[in-house]
Amino acid sequence: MKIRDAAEKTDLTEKTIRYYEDIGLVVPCRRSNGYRDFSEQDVHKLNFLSRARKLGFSVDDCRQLLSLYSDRKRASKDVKRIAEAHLHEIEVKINELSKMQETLQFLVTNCKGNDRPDCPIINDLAGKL
Amino acid sequence: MKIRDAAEKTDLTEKTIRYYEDIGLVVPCRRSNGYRDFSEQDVHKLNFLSRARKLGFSVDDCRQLLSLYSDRKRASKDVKRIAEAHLHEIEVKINELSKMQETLQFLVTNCKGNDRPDCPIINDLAGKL
DNA sequence: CATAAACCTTCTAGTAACTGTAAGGTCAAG
DNA sequence: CTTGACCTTACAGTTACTAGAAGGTTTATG
Repeated sequence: MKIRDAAEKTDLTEKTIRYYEDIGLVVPCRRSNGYRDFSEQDVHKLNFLSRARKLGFSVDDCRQLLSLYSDRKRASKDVKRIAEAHLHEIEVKINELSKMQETLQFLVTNCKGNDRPDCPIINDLAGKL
Repeated sequence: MKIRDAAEKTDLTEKTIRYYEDIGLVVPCRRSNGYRDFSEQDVHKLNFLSRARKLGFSVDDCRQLLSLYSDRKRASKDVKRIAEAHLHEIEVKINELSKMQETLQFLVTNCKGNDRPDCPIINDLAGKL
C-alpha cells in the first residue's frame, strides 16, 4: 500500500508517516521504484500510534507502548505504569491551566474593554495592585 | 544592574533574559566592558513578561501586551481582546485534556496492572474492542 | 505516443520558547 | 597573580512535526 492510502487509513499525514519512519517507529519496505510499501501490519502500528498520540502520549511513550503492543509476553503493569504517568502529567497540566483560567477570567471580567487606557489586566501584569 | 540581579528580581533565568533581548523584547544598555546594564524600566518590563508568561500568554502575545503596557494612550479593549483570545485557547486545551483524562482514567482503572499480557489500554490503542 | 496531472522521493529549514554546553573575556578577593 | 565568580557569544538540541523546493515515476488524457 502506498503512503497516501496508509495516511488515509490511519488519520495521519504523509509527512507524519515519513517522520515516524525517520525516527524508526514504523519502517515499511520499499518497492523497486523506491516507493514505500506499507503492509497491513505497518498500518496497524500506524493506527496504534495515531490513537496513542490522540490520547496525548509523547512520541517516546508511543515507542514504548508500540514495543509492548508487539510483545506477546508483555506485563500489563508495564503498560499501566506508562499510562498512569501520562495521566498524572495531564492532571498537572489541567491544574496549571485552570489556575491561569481563573486568574484571567477574573481580570477579563473586570476589564471594561473600552477606549480608555486603565486596565486591570495590564495592572496585574505590571504588578500594580 | 547586571543580568544575575535582573534574573533574581524577575524570576526569569539569565538565559531567558538573553533570549528576550535576542528577539527584541527588552534590550538593555551595555557597559563599556560589554556587560548588560538593566535599568529599573527594563526590570519592570521583564517582570511584566514574567507574569504574562506565567499566565500562559505566548511570547508573541507578550510582545503586544508589552507594547500596550508602554502605551499611555492604549485602549483597554485591545488588551481585553488579547486576553479573551488566550482565555479561549485555555478553555480549548482544558477540554482536550479533560477528554484524554476521561478516556485514560477509564482504561487505567480497567487494567489489572499485573504480569499478564492482556491489557485494555493496549487493546484500545490497537482499536480492538 | 507525448505530455500533463498526480503521485512519489529526499533534503533543508522553520516552528515555540527556551536550555545546554563550549570557549573565552572581566573583575574582585586573597 | 591567580583563583573563582561572573559575564560574553555562538552553536546545537529539545518536541513533533510542517512547509517548501527540486526532482523522479506513474497514470490518465488528447
